[in-house]
Amino acid sequence: MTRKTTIVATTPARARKPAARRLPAKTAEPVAKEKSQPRFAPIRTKRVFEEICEQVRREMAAGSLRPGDKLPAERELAAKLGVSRAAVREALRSLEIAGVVGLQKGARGGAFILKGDPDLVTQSIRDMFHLGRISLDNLTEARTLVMQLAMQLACERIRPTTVAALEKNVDRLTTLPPSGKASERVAISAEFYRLISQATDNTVLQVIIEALTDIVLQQVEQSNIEFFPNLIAHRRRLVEYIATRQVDEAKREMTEHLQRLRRHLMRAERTAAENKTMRALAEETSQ
Amino acid sequence: MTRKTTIVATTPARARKPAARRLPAKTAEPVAKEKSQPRFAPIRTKRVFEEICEQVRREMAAGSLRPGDKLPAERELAAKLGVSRAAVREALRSLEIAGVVGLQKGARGGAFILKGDPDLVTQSIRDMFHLGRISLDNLTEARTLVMQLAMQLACERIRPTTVAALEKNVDRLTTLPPSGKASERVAISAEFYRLISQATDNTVLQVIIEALTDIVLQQVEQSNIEFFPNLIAHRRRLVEYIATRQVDEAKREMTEHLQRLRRHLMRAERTAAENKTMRALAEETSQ
DNA sequence: GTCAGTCCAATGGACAGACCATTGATGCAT
DNA sequence: ATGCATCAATGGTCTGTCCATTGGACTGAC
Repeated sequence: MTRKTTIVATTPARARKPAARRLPAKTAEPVAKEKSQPRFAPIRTKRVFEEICEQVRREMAAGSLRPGDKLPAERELAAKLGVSRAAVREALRSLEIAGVVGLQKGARGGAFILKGDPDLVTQSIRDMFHLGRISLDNLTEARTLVMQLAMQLACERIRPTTVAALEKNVDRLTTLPPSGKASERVAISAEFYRLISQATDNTVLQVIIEALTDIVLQQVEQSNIEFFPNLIAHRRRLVEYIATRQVDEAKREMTEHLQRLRRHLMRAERTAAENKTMRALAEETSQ
Repeated sequence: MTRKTTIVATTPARARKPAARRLPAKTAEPVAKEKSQPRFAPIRTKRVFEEICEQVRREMAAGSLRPGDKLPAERELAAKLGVSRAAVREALRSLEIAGVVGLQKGARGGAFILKGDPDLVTQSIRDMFHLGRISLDNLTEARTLVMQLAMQLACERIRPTTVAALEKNVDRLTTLPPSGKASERVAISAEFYRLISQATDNTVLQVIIEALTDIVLQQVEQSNIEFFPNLIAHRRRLVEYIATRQVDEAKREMTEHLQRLRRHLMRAERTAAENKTMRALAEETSQ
C-alpha cells in the first residue's frame, strides 16, 4: 500500500514542524492579555478538527491527495496527529459532509478521497432558502436568468444524441396520464433540465442549474400547481429551437415559460401565507 | 426557556423503525456490480448521527425550528434521543459544517439555528475544482457568463450609494503601490465584485458570483499574474457604464476583461503543468 | 443603591478506553 | 478447486472523565 499520501507525510511520529504543537498541552496558545498592543488579533482559537480538515484540504489543493487515495485509519491518524480519535472522527465527519471523503467500514476500509459532490451546492442553497435567507422571488428570477445562459451555450454545443434524449424525454411526458402523480411529472422535468444543462458542456453551469432546478421543482411539487396544458407544446418547440440552433427563439421560449411558472409559484406562496395567517387567527380565537 | 422545540424523540431507546425514508439512496457507491438483480437493496443502514440531522432538518423545513432558536444541550439531547453524546456531537458537527447551526460555549451556550452560510456554496465548488471535477476553463467561462447577467441587473437596479462605494473601491486600487502584495489587490477586487453582485439585488446571484469570484481570484493570487496596467481604467469605465445604465457597454467591458483574464489564467495553468512535468522528469532521472 | 469583583454551574471541546458490527483476507476441510 | 470458518482491521458507538469558557448569581465595599 503506497502510503505516501499520509496527512503529515513521513511515517513515524510527526517530526514535521508545521503542526508541531498541540501534543502535550491542550491550552494551545492563550495569547490574549496583551494590553499594550493597539491591534487586537481575532484570536479565534481553532478547534482541533478544523485544523485536521485544513491539512487535508491543503494536501488536496496541492495535489498530493487525489480522488481514490486512502487516508490512514482513524486510530493511526489520531496517533500521528497526536489527537484523540474523536477529534479525527469529527474532522472526517466534516469532510464527509463536504463530499470530500467517503468512509467505508470493515477490513481494507477507511477514508477515501472522492471527487466532490454537486448535490452539496443544492443542499446549501436549499438550506438558505428554507431558512429564509433566499426568497422564492430571487430564486425563480435567478433560475430564469441562468437558463438564458444555458440556452445560449446549448444552442452552440448541443449534440444529436442529446437532442434525441430530449425528444424522448418529452415523449415520456406525453405518455403520462394527466392525473398522474405530480412527483412523476416533476422527475421528468428535472431530467429535461438536466439534459439541457449537460448540453452546455460546462460543469459549473450544470451544478448551478441542477441546484436551482431541484429547489424550484420541489416547490412546484408541494404547491399542487396544476398541470400546464401547453407544457408539452412548449417543450417540443424548445427542443426544436435548440436542435436548429435558433438561439433567440430558444431563449425567448424558455424565458416566457419560466416567468409564467414564476408567477404561478409566487401566487401559490401568497395564498399559502394567507392560509397560514388564517390558521393562526383561528387558533388565536379558539384560545 | 420555552423548550418546545425539542428534537421530538420520545424518550429512551431508539427502537425507531430503521429509516423507511431516504430517497433513492445518495452517495451509495459501495454498491457492487449487481448484474443479475435489477433492483435490490440500496438499504444503506443509516448511522445514528444522520438520523439526528434529519430530525433537525425536518423540524427546520416544517418551520418549528427557526433561525435563532436554541437546541437542547448536547448532554440533554443525548439523553432524550437515547444515544451517546459523541453521536450527538457528530450530528451537530455535521449541521455546523452545513451552516445550519452555530455552537457556542459556556453558560447559556448551545446550538443555535442559523440562517445558512453562503460560503458553503463556495467551499463546495472549490472542492470540486481542486479535486478535478471542474476545470479552470469551465470555471472562468461560467464566471464570464454569470457576470453578464449581473451587469444586466446591476444596470437596472444600481443605487447611488453603491455607485459611490464602487468609485471608492477603485480609488483604493489607485492608492495601492504597483509592487504591493498580490493579496491586497485581490482583496480589493473581491470587494469590487461583491459590490456589483449586491447591486443585482438577487441573493442567489450574489452567492453564485461570490463563489466563482473567490475561487478565480484565489487562482489569480497563486499564479503570480502581473498587474494589469489598464485595470484601473477598465474599472473606471465599468463603473461609469453602470452608473449611467449603459447595459450593452457595461456587458462588453466586463466580458472583455474577464475573457482576457481567462486567457491569462489558462496560460498560467499550462506553464504550471509543464513545470510540474519538468520536475517529475527531473525527479525520475535523479533516481 | 450601585458597582466591582468573585464564585459557580452549565456547556462545548477534547481525551481515553472499550465493545460491537462489518468486511475482506486467510487458511482449513472437503 | 471449492466452500466454509476464522480472524484481524476498521468504522460506529458508548461510557466516563477532565478542561476552558461563559454568563449569571452572589458578595462586599463604597
